[in-house]
Amino acid sequence: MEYNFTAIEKKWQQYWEENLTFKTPDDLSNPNKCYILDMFPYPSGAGLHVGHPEGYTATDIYSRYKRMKGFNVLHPMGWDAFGLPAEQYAIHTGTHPSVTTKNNCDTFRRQIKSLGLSYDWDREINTTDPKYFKWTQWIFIKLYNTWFDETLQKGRPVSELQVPDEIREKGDEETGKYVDSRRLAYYDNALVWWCPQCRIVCANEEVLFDGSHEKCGNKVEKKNLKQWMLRIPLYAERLLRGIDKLDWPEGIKDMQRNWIGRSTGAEVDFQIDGLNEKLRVFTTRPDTLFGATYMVIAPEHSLTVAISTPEHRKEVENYIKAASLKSDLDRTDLAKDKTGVFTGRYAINPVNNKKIPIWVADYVLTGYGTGAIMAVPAHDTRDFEFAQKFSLPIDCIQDPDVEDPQQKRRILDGEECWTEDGKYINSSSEITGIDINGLNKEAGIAKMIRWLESEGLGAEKVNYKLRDWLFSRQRYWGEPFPVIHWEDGTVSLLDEAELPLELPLMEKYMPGESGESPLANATEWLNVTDKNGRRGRRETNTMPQWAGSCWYYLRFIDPLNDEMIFDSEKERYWMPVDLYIGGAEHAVLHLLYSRFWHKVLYDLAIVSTDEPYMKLFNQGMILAFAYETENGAKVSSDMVEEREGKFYNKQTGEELRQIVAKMSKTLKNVVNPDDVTSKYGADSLRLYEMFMGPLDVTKPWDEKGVKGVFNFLQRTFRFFSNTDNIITGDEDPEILKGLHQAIKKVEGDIENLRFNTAISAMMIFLNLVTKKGKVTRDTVCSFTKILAPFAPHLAEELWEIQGHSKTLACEPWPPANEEYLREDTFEYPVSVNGKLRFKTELPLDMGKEEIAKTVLSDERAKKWIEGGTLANIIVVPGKIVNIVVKNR
RNA sequence: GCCCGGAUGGCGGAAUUGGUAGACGCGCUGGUCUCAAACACCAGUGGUAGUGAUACUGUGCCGGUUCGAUCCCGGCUCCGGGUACCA
Repeated sequence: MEYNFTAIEKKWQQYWEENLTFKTPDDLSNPNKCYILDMFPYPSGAGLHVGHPEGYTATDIYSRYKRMKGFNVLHPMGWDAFGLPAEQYAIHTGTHPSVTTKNNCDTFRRQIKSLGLSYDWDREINTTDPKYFKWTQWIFIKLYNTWFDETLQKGRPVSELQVPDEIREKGDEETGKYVDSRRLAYYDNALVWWCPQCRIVCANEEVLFDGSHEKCGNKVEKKNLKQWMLRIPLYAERLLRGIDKLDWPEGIKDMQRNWIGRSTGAEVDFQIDGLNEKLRVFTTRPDTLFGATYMVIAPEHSLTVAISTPEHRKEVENYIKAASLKSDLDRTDLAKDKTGVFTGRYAINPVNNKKIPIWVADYVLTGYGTGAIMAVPAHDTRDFEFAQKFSLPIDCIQDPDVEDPQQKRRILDGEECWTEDGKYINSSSEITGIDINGLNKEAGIAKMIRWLESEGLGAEKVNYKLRDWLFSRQRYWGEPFPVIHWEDGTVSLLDEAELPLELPLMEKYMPGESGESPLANATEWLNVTDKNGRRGRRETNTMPQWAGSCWYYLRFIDPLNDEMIFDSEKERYWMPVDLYIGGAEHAVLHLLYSRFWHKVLYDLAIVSTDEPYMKLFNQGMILAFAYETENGAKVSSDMVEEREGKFYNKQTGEELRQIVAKMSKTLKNVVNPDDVTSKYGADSLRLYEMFMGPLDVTKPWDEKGVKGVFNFLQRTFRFFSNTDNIITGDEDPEILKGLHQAIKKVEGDIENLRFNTAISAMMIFLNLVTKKGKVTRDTVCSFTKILAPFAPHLAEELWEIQGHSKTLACEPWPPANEEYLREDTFEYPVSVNGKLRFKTELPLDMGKEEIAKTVLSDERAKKWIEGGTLANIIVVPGKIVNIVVKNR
């Protein structure tokens, strides 16, 4: 019988759909549940590319396997469908983004369904659906109405916030301000990146290092706008500590830790000479206070202008202006010289009362610490560079632990920077009484902090890199904020009953020049009046794309619930997500934001787990071959021809080099899954995606490889669908052994997401049975079952050919029987001085000494010992024998 | 610069982390089938030398630990990814 994959795949996809094979029952009685989730896609106009099915196939194999293992599996799919492309398309064509979005979703759904993925389509969600974003808005209201109790390290309703009496006495306005200052969501002026081309504000994360906008590539500028912000840093400690217990790749955990960026140190106050002001700094090295020879204040610091002396003020102001035009890269590029100007002002170093100059320099950032530093050039490379450039004193206060006397001399003379440990020198003062001379770094830090605290000059302090999350966009195609700004200056949020607040229909989607979103033009929608005639205006910002993806895994649990965000009982049953697979590009932002929301919901007792995703796995990127000339010029793939394993430019005949690159339109090396499916079938596509290599590495797509797995499936079908090959009676022991080896290998590999080697194990088994020629029906059925998660259409067909009338999707996974795997003998590799010389088969229960005796009496061993002395023989039972011969 | 990965045949990759390097697949070579080609099937395939058994060599480079190193340690080179002076 020929392998007609088109007919087979169509038939079974239809069967699964009609029989609701993969509908997840709301049966919460099965104690074994498994929630297997893909990062849901943004449905772009380009359709699916071969990178998508990589993760989807992996989770599908895992899901099908877990079902066969008796688990109640939740495996849903949906669309993260808000986003800029649909909006920009709307600007150009007037087509409403919902139309574009619907079309794109339809394409994605069709393409995904054609791969035979076992999603429960009844749970499909779409972030742009008002029934969905009603609850995104609902969560925003929760965030707004929550404050963070530092003592309990827990988010609590603002109704439980104790307003201090002295503030309450000042009246409602001050009380309101106090409460607002504690809410997790707040509305404030923020200096944000503005893209004049897109007319939108970009998050810091969206601005590329060269100061251009990630989406359009144009230069961005800074602009002050009213923005919604979320106080994620309050959860920094919880987010950091939570990482430890997660089963995530260590690299991703590191990235999250680095992003949160916890550092411990001290805040120290420096009195400003001649002014009744103090300059507070954060330092991780309070022990080096004696080496502080100057201070640096950030250009944006509120005191910068104020402390500058009249003769320096002009210069400082010019410097501030210049710094504000720089992108972060310009300020931080290591290749560039450090810049800065003197403020004319001095501060008093609290450890010795010495006067040190205060400079303003843009290598100090406002967003981190206090926006000012004490500079210790002898022991900090950045300060060292700056001090050298501006000839500021460099006082070494640590005797370096170095051997080289010349280097030691240079360091002590302040000609070289020393950032490692060493014993303190020149670190005492009779005036203030502090002395840390002779201590090392750890003891020095501890003693200095104790002293600062006792003198009231500073305190131990933990600092985080993590910043407030800018949570609004000047866009149309996003979730509207359920917020009204009233003419009296107050802000109110909609009642839950008024949700969802839908987007108004519009004719033009152009944003306003001033930085307002297109919603500012939707006058009817925009203006509201309350029952007392007070007029107000709706919030025109919309939420960022992160909003919908922050909590979608929760909605899959109960996607059609109109009464509640989800049913709590179902949430307790399904959460947390057991396996989450997606691209590493979301390693930090999506996963961190999502964890943040989840923790808030946990604190409010809306969810039952403290973390959303237990096990995370990142699939690697799929690249494609591309071609370049000898000097590196890229050549579009349709211009290339292959002759005898070499590549040539069709037109010029020039020989080209094959390289591996990201798929891109310009290189014309994008692979469309539809083309692969029509040529080889969905099962082949699935199998190849998994066979290419380990799931987590980047790897190049090679159509020849698809052919390889196609051949395997074709041979599988031909052999097992041929009834002449099926016999009755006892199975050949060798086949039985091969089968159970395969079962064991495939099972272990699926559990560890090592699909490439699982497939190779099945190939080995097929090679064995085709050589043998005949198998029993039991063997066919067992093999069909282990193949099923990988090539489900083919497996269903073979299952039916064996006379079954129902799907194998819920058949039990065949157990690997160790009895068939047991070996009595082992072919010992015998090496001499570590080099393999020959092999000899010996019983596995033979003792070490007997093995040694037998091996040494072997003629081949004698040959290698001859002419030398036998020094030792190492026997590792079941592994290897090594003969050590000397003087040979 | 810093952090995290990685480097294994002509190619994608195996080796259940100290114990037979190169599983499986692609490609290539030879053969069977065919008028012929494609498909399919069978055999071979790291390199060098040899008809051959076999020997030497071989996991980016240099060194070390070990009976034994792709795996551990020290020092480099190159390639990916992340990050941007975080005090």
